[in-house]
Amino acid sequence: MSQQQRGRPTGRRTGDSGTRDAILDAALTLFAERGYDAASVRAIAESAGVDPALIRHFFGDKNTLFATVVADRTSIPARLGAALDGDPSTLGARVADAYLRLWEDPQTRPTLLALVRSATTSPHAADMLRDLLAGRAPALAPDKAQGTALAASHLFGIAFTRHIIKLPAITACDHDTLVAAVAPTIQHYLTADQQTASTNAR
Amino acid sequence: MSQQQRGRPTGRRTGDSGTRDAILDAALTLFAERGYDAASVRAIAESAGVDPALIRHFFGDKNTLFATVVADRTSIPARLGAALDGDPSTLGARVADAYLRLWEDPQTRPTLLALVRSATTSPHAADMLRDLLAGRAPALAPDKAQGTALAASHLFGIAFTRHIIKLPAITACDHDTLVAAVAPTIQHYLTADQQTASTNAR
DNA sequence: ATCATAACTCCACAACTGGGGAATTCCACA
DNA sequence: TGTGGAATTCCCCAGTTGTGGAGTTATGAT
Repeated sequence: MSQQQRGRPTGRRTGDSGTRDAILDAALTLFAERGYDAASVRAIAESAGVDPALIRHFFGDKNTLFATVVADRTSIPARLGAALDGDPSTLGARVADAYLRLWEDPQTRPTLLALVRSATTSPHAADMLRDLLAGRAPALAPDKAQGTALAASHLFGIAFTRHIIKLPAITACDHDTLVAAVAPTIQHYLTADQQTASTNAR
Repeated sequence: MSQQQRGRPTGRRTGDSGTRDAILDAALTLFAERGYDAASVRAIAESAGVDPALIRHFFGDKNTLFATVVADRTSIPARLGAALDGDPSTLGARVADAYLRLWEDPQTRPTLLALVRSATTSPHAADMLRDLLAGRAPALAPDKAQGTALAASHLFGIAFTRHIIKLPAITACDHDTLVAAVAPTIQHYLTADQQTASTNAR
């Protein structure tokens, strides 16, 4: 019925209007739920209680909106990096715990979901995910790049079957059980000396 | 310029017109490349050199087109199941090889890609993927459901980072290297006796 | 008091989406 | 020789998409 009030709303100072953040929040949620393509600019705007054109006003582009969302709401590399420091003999457990915990944390899970959902169709998002997965680790141990990648693949696969495919046997157990079940393997991949198949001497 | 010829083309008997298969081929490719939503009926039709309405004529629905594609092109469970039989001491290598080979085979890879790309956004596709991943295995060894699921997650993760994310360290090595690197872990997951964390005695 | 600028809304557009209707042409069988 | 059905086309529709333009109101600095 009644038209929305037009023009700049009263009582908001230049920088602090919460709308920009509201948009980022809504975008994060919708990207997570539907992936990049299916999350429409209009739906994000509506969910943020805002005119679609505002998104263009603030971010210009759907792409840069997505990039901003991922960049702004991501403490992820930091948390992963932190797990790498410490006693090498418990490295596997720490990394597995840190990584899988990111997927349990209601604050970081949407970002990861958004990234994964989008990475499957948008090469741009795939790049971001790759950087995130590769992260600091290879730089720290360039000779163990393959082991690191195997560990990352394993953890990623578990997150995927747990939170996207929802494999019953994986969703059944709780976080700690999962970490404990996987930690030895991760430890092995991260610390084994050889680069190829000669590591069978378990 | 000239309009396409209308009506039934000459020289084709009732059942054998190859167009239906052409549509299925094109659909498989596009679903694999773009996922369910992004692969438009029109694009599939064009890629098959066919009017979009023909798709409706043959399959009625985009959904049943997808279902038909996946159902028709799936020797996958059979091939996976076969790997389970044989010498238990080389089970891990056989399963890893069989599974990862499915992703290298140009005949089966598109199906898997289509399934995975679509599963991230469409719950329906996620169901199909789950059934495929769970497969026969848990029925064979109900007490090792978790280990089986961990193995599946690991292999799935590797396929994902290799063929979708394209992690350099994973795409760098060839199929056999990968299988060899992963087989011991798979073997362990598939044959370990315990269901939880007490398996650390490597 | 003036004025650029930031925050915001409405409208429009061109493209594309999945789906359906109707026409046309041919084949197979009675 | 009819006639029914299969294969194929074109046209249409209502909806949604990302984006751009133009207008409106308040803020903050001058």
